[in-house]
Amino acid sequence: MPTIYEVSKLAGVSLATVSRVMNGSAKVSDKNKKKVRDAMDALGYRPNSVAISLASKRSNCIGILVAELDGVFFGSMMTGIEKTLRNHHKHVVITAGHSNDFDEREGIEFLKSRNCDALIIHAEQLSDDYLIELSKGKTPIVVVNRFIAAIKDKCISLDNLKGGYLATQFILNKGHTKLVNISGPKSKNDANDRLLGFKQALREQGLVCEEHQIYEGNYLQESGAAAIDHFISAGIAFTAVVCGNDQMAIGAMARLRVYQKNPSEDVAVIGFDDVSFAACTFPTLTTIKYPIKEMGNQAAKLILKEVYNIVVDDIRQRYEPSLVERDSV
Amino acid sequence: MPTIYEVSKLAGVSLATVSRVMNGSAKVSDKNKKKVRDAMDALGYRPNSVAISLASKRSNCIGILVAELDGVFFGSMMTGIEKTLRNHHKHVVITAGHSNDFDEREGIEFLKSRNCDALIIHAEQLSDDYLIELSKGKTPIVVVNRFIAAIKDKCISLDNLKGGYLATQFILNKGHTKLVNISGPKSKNDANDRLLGFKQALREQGLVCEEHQIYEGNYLQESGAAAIDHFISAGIAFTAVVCGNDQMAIGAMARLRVYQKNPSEDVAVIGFDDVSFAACTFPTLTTIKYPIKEMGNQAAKLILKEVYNIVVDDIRQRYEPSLVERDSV
DNA sequence: TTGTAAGCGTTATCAA
DNA sequence: TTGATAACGCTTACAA
Repeated sequence: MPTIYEVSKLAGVSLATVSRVMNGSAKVSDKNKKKVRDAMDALGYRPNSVAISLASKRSNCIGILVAELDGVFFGSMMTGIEKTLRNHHKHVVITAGHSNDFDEREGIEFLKSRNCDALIIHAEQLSDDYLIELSKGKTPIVVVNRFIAAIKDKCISLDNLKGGYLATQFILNKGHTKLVNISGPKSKNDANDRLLGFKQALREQGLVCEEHQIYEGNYLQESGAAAIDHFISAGIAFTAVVCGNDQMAIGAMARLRVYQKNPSEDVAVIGFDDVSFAACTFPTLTTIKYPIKEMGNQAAKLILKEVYNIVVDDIRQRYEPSLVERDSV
Repeated sequence: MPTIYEVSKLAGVSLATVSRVMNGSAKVSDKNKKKVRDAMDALGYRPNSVAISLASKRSNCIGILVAELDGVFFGSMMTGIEKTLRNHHKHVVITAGHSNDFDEREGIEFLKSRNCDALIIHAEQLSDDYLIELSKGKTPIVVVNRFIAAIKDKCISLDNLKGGYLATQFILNKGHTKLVNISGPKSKNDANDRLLGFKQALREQGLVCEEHQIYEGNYLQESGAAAIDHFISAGIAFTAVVCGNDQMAIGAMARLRVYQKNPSEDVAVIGFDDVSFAACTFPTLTTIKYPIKEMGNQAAKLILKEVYNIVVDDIRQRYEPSLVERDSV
């Protein structure tokens, strides 16, 4: 790998001049510019971005922390972010937090030590306080899927509680009274908020929410199925199931059939997120839209603006969930 | 951010000694070791991995190139890789190639310039020749989902042709004779191989494969649906549809219902990949198992062994597809 | 076992 | 507009 030094030698100019033509940071005579360019071509020169990063303290990299690398939800988010950033020649380095405190912290340390210019964080376990503290550090952050008042201008969030409320209200309006809830893990904020919305809707309808109506799943398909097993074996009667996310809803629908109950006809099912295949299930899934891709896009724009001073159009930081009506209710 | 220099000062030892305790590269007296550790704690020292990377020419980072960041298939692959690597304290930097030559090349350049110790590549457009050339460079590579004879010990692949063959044969054995095929994009090797398998199975059965039996999709759900629209509006009769992947199969099943055709009962549908939600569709999807997560795992092991000289158990480089029988056929 | 000092490939600050 | 030269934060001979 040729270095800037060899380029300068071949071009017959100084290191500084080569550096200048690389990043147009100052005027260089056309003559020299051409000499340098030619030398670069001749040598097949590629800048070493590690060295650039060390010297300039800028990496043009944005670190992303997600819970999992698979999962349609995070996939959408990463895509939204990467697309926007790439348009401005910024790159993305992704790390998985596996929904546990240790990996999330370690992931963030890694990203920081990698000299990332900024971080986009979708943390599951990190406390608000930790995030607030982190935001005071020298690496700018953007928090997705959580609203923290103290750093609200660094948050891109959705009102999960309202989403849970909307879903439940829709079910109630259809005349259902025996609802069960397959919730996400209690350790996750969004799951709790969605559940809170569920309870609130019931309360407003004069219904009480008993603990046995709630099953704590893990956001994966299997736990949607397990929840159905649980409710049925426990002899809990229900005509509608409100799910913490689409994946669990899909698992639940599949398992309902095993018990000869048809989703939609016998039991209404509603999901959350509106992931891409929600429109392709049978029956197609009624759900709450979580515009995560768009939110990823906004997170990226926020960074473009704050960190790189790039002019972007208005940034939206707070999103409202909305109902997507299909056939499963 | 404190540097190694400040640590050495506070601990009253040299830079070299601090460096030695950081990476246990040589003997350091217990006394000094403790002094250094204490100093690090007191300062909250964090090594700067960019500097480490520049000085040591090792980054402990493995670059991954995938087509898309979303998509269950790539998600599984990334997860398989990351899990294995992380166990050995290696990190992953991911970039998307968007299935086009330019982005794929640029992604690889980026990863190389980022000082990645090795690359795991799931390329769609890059030619075999390019990959062979790349493999001669100083950054080791592993190619997933493609078998290139010239660099076969760097490939982790699946016999896609055989998979297409198996799927088709299974359908034929059920007595179907009017098949259509929803293929992946012609520009992708795996799609072509699967289609070749389809044709071969037909041929062996004495059936001819006409061009109009084949629809070229893009591996997304929508194109599975579009394919059904196409076949039906073109008046092509069929009782079975062989799909290039699960997503298109799911899109196709959903669309079939629009035409009052029930998947499985009226029309058999078979997918490819066995992604996680294939077991949760209705009817559940019969498909070909593509053990991509496991293959990602093997790719990671290959790198652990070749690049870091870590002892791993046997590495499997060639995989055979297998049929997963469910309800859609 | 420890320390000195020369890199690693850039950027950035001064002078010229 | 150009060129020396000192950072950037760490590793690694080589010496002691």
